[in-house]
Amino acid sequence: MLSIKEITKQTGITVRTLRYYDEIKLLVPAGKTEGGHRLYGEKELKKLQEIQFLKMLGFSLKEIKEMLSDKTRDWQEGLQNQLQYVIKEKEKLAEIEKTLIGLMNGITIDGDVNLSEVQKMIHLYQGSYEERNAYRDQMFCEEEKVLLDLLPNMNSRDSDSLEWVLLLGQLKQHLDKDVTAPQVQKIIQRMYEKTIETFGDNDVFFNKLWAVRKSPEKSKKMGFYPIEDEVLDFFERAWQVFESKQK
Amino acid sequence: MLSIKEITKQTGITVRTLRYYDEIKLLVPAGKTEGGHRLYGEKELKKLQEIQFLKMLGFSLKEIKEMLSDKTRDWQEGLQNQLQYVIKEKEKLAEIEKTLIGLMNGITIDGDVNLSEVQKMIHLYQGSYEERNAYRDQMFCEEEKVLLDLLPNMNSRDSDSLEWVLLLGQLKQHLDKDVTAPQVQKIIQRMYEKTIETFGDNDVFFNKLWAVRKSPEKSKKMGFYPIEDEVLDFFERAWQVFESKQK
DNA sequence: AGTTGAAACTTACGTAACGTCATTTTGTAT
DNA sequence: ATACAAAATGACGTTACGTAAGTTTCAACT
Repeated sequence: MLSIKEITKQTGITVRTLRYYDEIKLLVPAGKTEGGHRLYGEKELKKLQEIQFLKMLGFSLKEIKEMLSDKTRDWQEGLQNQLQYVIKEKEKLAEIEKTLIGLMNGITIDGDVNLSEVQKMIHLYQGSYEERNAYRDQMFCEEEKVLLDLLPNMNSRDSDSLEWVLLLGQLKQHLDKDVTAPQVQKIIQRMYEKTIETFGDNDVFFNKLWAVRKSPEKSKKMGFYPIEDEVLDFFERAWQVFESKQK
Repeated sequence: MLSIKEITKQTGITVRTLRYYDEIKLLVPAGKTEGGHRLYGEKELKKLQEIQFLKMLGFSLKEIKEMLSDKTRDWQEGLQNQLQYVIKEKEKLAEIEKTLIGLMNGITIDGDVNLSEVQKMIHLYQGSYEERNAYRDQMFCEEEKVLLDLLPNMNSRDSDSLEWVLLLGQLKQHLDKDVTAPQVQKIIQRMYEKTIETFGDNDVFFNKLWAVRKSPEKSKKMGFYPIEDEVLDFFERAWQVFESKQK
């Protein structure tokens, strides 16, 4: 029989954690001394290491408890779910990363964070929240439905759209400059990369999207945030410059 | 002045959350009715959206509070830190993802999870935890020191090493089969990919590493988990088959 | 056997960011 | 004045432990 100290030495797990596992009955000691000190056997040590392993994979203690108690359980399913979760989290983090980088670029270019502009965009972008759900699922022509299906993430407020908002906000900063200015083109380039990521090489959908956006009523109907004509025109001109330079 | 309901409609933030923000003084309403109902102004709405934005980037409420209160604060630093954090988390998740995929492959190949073997490896791999720290920082020849510096993640128990353990565990399952068996070669391929990731194209370090591992005393001295000669030999033979097929 | 210091024990609060009741007040329309 | 929605407060629940505070047990030494 191994004392609790022995276990901590061999696993690096703290005493508190072991007591906690005992408390939630995840890992109950094999026995106790008459004084109440916990005693663990080899079997418990093994189980503890299984717990450690599963924890590293990101499972919760509750899940681990179920997995280890129910021997007939379908592991495949649990692993599959966990994998899906991990992949999603990774993507979210990737978007956040890009947004952060974008923000930092914005700072270094402009010398200022300019949260107010950015969040004004977000405000517009989020729309009235209730109106949006009211419009959804009704009154769309087929073509628009296709667009909506292809772009589920463009009109929900997730971290992916965040960068679009940010980029447009940054673009808005440079309306007074020339569309060929390096700061402007840098932003456009990022936008270009992002469309590639989203739509792949072909830009059919992208063009359609912008066509819809340019029609104010449709834009509103589809739940997109309105973009001022100024910005739209500026963007188009800058985009054309960028495209011509690509060739 | 806007009622709390108005705010939830425009932002999608729940009443409870607004009350919580009031409680922790992150966002205090502009005023109250005589009856105690919260009233918000445009300024508060704006701040709330800033909070939302920062939250999407993964900042904690405490951090956001500081960022928004201290206008002179150096945002660059906070963003930089957050970026570092996000990148690390992403890497961790990537490792977990690979391990999960490895596990699932193991299942589909063997039809069994075989946690016992895996965790036996982990047990060995983790060693006695204290012994490890005792040996570290003393009694290494220069060459070994270089190796240790290049492989900080190989002898600490992080999720990266997890897959190595896993792969070796899987390999051990197939000791009875031929080294050219597709299951074996599949494992070897994953190992190959992983060495590329870790060491780049050149395999000098990798060979040295295995040289060290093949010497039992050195292996123990450097804190690596011991690998049975059986497994080592099997691995080497399988590796050679794989390499020859590459050309 | 008695003492003592280390180790283990229990109890309980703290963490982050709210969700979810339960209960009571306030606002507003009729 | 009354009814009903909406807002208020209070308190507990959630995760996986960390961190005291105060008490008891263990093992060794005299």
